Amino acid sequence: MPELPEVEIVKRGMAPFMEGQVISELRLYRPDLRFPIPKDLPAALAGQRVQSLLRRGKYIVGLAGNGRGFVLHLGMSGRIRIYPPGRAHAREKHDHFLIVMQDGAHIIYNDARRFGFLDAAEADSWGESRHFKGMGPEPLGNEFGGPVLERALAGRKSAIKTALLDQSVVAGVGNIYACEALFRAGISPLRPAGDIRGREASALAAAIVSVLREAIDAGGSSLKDYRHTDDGLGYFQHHFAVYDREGLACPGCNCDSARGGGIVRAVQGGRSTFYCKSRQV
DNA sequence: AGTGTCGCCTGAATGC
DNA sequence: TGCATTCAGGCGACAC
Repeated sequence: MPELPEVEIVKRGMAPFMEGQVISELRLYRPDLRFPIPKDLPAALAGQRVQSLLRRGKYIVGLAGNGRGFVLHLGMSGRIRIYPPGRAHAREKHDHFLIVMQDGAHIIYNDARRFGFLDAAEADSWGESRHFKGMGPEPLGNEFGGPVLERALAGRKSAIKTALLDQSVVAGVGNIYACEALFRAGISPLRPAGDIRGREASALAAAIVSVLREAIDAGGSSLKDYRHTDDGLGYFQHHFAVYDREGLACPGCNCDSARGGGIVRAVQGGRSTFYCKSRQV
């Protein structure tokens, strides 16, 4: 389930093969993923040099020299495989499109659940497109911090955990890192979002930044090896303090799971939340 | 505008 | 063993 760190790692893995390189062909194996893929996208990208590859929230954006570009979202199960020039490979189950670079590199999108999507972008206005209009601040950007987060949460009555999943509050945070950041900040996921102010907003903003940065660092260390495997980019081993650790001991305090403490699971908005009742208040 | 619910989709895990 | 059910979840459509 790629969130900001996983998407960042995927983008970093793709960049050396795409940035400054020319796309020979975008080959679609099916006309749609979650949404239809624009019919003119292959023609718009063919023969174009990729000027830049960037990430915004959980999206990857590629911009070409002719002013056109693409937007890629990995959904829940989207993966990218990259084959350097000259390396043979076979099409695999759930491969949905292939980008052939002029130098012979192949970049393949695989997505069992097809919750991901590929869309067209305009280089000079992609930020105003429907995917990005209304998207909240980049948590790893310079402007992000306690005051920005507090403003985004002001007046919201929904639980802070649910609010963090709202991409208009902060971009790129998903279920895993929302849980981890709240744990790190010592804030209960059940608290009303609008109540998180001042010192707590600053602590939460700092926790979001640190948990995302550490995850990127952990993934970055695995990047150097990906060319030697057939594993998709972006799914790396990372240690979580609370996520998917129901019933296990809390790593932040000595609450005893044998006496009803430890990590508990709740459901908010239909999604699992993991937290420590002792440490997160 | 904020909030809550549903559906998309398949594989893994679980239940009988 | 095998078949059926449940669960996972980002996002957009939709209702209120």
